[in-house]
Amino acid sequence: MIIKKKLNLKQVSAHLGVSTATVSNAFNRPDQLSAKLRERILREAAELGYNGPNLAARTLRRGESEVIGVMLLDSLKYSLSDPVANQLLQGIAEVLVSRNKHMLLLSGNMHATQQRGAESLPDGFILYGGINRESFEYILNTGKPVVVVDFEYHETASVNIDNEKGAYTIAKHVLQGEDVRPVILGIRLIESDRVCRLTTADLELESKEISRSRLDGYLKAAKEQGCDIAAQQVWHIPINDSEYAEIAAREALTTTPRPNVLLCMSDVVALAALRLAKELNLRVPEDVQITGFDDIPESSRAEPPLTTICQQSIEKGRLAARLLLDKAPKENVVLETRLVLRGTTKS
Amino acid sequence: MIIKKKLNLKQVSAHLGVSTATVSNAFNRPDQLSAKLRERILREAAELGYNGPNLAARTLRRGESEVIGVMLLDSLKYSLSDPVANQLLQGIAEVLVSRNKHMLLLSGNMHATQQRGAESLPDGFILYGGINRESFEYILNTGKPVVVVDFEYHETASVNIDNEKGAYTIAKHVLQGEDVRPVILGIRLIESDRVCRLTTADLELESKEISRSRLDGYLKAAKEQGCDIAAQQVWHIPINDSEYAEIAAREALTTTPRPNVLLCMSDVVALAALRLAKELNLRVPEDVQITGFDDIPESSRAEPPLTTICQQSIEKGRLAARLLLDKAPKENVVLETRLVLRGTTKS
DNA sequence: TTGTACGCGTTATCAT
DNA sequence: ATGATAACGCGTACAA
Repeated sequence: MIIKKKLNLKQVSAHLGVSTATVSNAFNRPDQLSAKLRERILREAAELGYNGPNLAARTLRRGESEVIGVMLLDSLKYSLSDPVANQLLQGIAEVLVSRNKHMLLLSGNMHATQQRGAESLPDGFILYGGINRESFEYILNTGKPVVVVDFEYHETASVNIDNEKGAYTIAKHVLQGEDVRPVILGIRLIESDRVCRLTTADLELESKEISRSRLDGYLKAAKEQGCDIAAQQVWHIPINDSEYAEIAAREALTTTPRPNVLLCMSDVVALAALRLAKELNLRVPEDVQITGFDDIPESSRAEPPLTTICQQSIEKGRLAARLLLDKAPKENVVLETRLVLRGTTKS
Repeated sequence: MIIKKKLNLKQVSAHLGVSTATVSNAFNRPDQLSAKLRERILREAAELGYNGPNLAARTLRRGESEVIGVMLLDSLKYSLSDPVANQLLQGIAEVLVSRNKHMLLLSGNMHATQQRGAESLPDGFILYGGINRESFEYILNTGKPVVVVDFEYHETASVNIDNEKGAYTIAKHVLQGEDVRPVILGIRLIESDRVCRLTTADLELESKEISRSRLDGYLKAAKEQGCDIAAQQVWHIPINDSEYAEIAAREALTTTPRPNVLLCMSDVVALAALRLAKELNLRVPEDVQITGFDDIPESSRAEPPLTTICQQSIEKGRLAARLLLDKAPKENVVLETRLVLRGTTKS
């Protein structure tokens, strides 16, 4: 006989002829009753169709939900599709699951009023990227543990990489040769939502955005190699997406004189540029060298495989989750990046 | 002045000199009080650092959490990395966000005892793939609305594609020519966790798994074209992953006589096979034709781009979410697939 | 080892 | 239009 209406702990205890406390203990505190009784309770509860304590009630009572909130920049849909965010999520998921935590996805571009208080449930948060100010303060205001990723904030733990150094390293390497004519394909450098080149004034803007750090790294290396890059040689791409990247790459590769080095701020952009270069019958790396940033899985499978900076995105996720669960008060971790030389550069 | 300890609705009402009911109404039922008072309450609450009703308490009281649980086959980490699952999630996320729902990720390979009752929170579930029996019944037992994807279950709504038809269509197309020597690179056809060929006995097994449906489609088309495929020409790959796929592709492409058609059960497998074929200096499609299944984004970017069956994974996700939210009682949707001819087949 | 009873923060009903 | 109050289902101190 199947009872349709969900039952609760109290009803179960009544059925079994024990108290609610005993049933609760059977689920939460094995040491508080005999193993035999515990087993009987669990078994009979299952037979009755009771799945264990209700999470909302338990959370309310204990003040802990075993749920971790992960808030992503932009829309959830976009973040899911972005290879870097995706790898980060993989790392987070791996650790959370191993610790029996659940993962609540929150989108960072919702207005606070729409959040409907979902931030009150999780025991802690991982915030990825430049969450909008409003949501960010919302979360901080909960007073719960927070770890931010790819973002500096002095009051919480964080996981970052040294973007400037990574960009500097790869640019320094590829700009070694004689007669290099580099351009930069950058992401989110200014507020515009269309592909365009920067102006000199744009270059002056101060910002802690990661794309700005990468830009600084490129420019510094270029200066050191004696081939300054003007604002006109820097493209702005509004989002890290193949289609936008292709537009920028096309503009860059069809200007005269044609650049022979493309410094791309992400692998997604670099791979789009690579495809376009081939479409234009340019040889890579002979006619044009291309560098990426991130080292996403697809990069090693391209033809030729992409020279890039490896940032260990999965590891970043793992680390962020561990920092959060181990409540490292406010540790600021900076992961190493690594130059990965493959086929899109001459050396 | 910042108050550290989180406050609750009652404290806020005390601060403001109104009742708890009024504050609650300010958040949930605008029509129950004057606009002026409501505005004052919301503003002052925010100033006090109150973020709105606690989700656990609200859920307990209302019996609704605004959270939707998404349970994925296998480990969460793996599912996130799989392009098809990933696209499905994108579609789900898009719809859920647009309806102000939150998304709780659950992994399908946890033992029920580890679930810690997380299934009691969501208002409904989307189940993807062949969830393990135990978790599946656990979820059904909650009595909450469920939509299953890529999986048939007569008591719930479902979203599926016709796998057999898709496989049949693409096989029929590619096996037209003279002198075709096909092999099948299949996924999860038997229980083994290593790459191997099937035996005749394996072919007999009945199963509702999607890979079995695809196999049936291939075999039917082959038979019709007069080129039967023996069990020895069918490879089993334990998981949909490049590395395993490469092993199978290598075995297949180094047998004599060399097959000239590779029917791959997923694009991930097909793309791995394509890379390997090129590594072996085989021309695609002249020496060997390759077909995929799924149509993941990377497939159109490969060289040559992959001929495959498009199943609209994102749309599947959207549909599943809508079915769930609109509480379509037990609608069983079958989405159309489409043959996408590109460069890895001769026509 | 087991049971009693209170409170976690909220919302809905009913009364004012 | 606003306020008082009783649940929602559970966990735990404390008593037995």
